[in-house]
Amino acid sequence: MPRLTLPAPADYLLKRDFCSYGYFLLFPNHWDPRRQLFSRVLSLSGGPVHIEVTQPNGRGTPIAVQLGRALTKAERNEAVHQLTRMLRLDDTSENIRAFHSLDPRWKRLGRARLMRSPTLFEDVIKTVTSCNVSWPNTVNMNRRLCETLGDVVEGPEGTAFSFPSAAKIARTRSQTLRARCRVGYRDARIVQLARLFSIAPKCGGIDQSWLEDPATPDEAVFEFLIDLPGIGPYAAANIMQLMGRYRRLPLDTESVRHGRTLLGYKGTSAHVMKQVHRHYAPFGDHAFRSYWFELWEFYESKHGRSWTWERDSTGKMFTAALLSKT
DNA sequence: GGTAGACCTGGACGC
DNA sequence: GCGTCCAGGTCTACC
Repeated sequence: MPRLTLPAPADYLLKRDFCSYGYFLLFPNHWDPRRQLFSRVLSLSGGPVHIEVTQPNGRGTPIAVQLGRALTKAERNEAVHQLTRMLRLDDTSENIRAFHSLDPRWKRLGRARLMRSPTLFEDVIKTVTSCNVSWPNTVNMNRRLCETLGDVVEGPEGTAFSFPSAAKIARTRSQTLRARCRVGYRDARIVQLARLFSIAPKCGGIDQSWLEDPATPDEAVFEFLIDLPGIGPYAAANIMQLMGRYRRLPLDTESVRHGRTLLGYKGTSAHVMKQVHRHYAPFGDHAFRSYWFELWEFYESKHGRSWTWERDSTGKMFTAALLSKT
């Protein structure tokens, strides 16, 4: 079986750093808690490939990737690029030290990295499918998007699907998305986003290199994102944290619950949100990481360490009704 | 600039 | 098992 090996930073721990953000539970990602193995289908220029990712020798040792088929040199580079993005292997130790010096609570556990998708497009669509719905519904939308529009691959444990490409969704009728993927009123917005991602910047498409360039100011990125269909202030801030821009907080009803129950703030939702913003402002460029790891610790206090969670049974763990029972 | 209401799905609840 | 209510962020119309 073809393999790929990725060097890991000295502090990298796959189970902790991969199971660090809710998207690790969304299709086509699959974390196997028993084998401590992450698998999914990656979309490469030569077609889809099923991968299995482990860190056999633990913290700081290389990441082993089992490939479902042989890759060309160009495809290997693409796979490395996508996995590096996804696992945040490129988050520098200076950056992580800066976070830990601002918020030392997470130094002992080594928490700093937040997993994300192999592409910005997948992160954007996952964010849209997480707005204005309960978590189990988000899980279903992503599963149906993959099963309906993704490329099919035979993996070691049966049929697996890729996340659909922007080009594929751009060619799909919005009614199909609504009827078969159950995305509701998000249908046309998802198709519009896919079109913007699948055409060249000079033809009116999204200039991803400008958007992901660290030199582009936060404010410019935010203004650009909230002009996109289906993207409001919450979604834009969430996409920004997925891009590694942690200063702006994506606050939602879950943040209000956190502000009330754990931080002790009182008053209207709008008032609590303002207090939460103020609470994390001292963490500056790392505000979201401080906020998120507090939330994550709360979830783990209820359900055990995230790397023990099963994708197919965690949906109901994150309903508002259950989370409000502190 | 601020606010009300529609959008759509699925879970919770009452019967 | 069925019907009703409600949660959730974005968008538009309106003031």
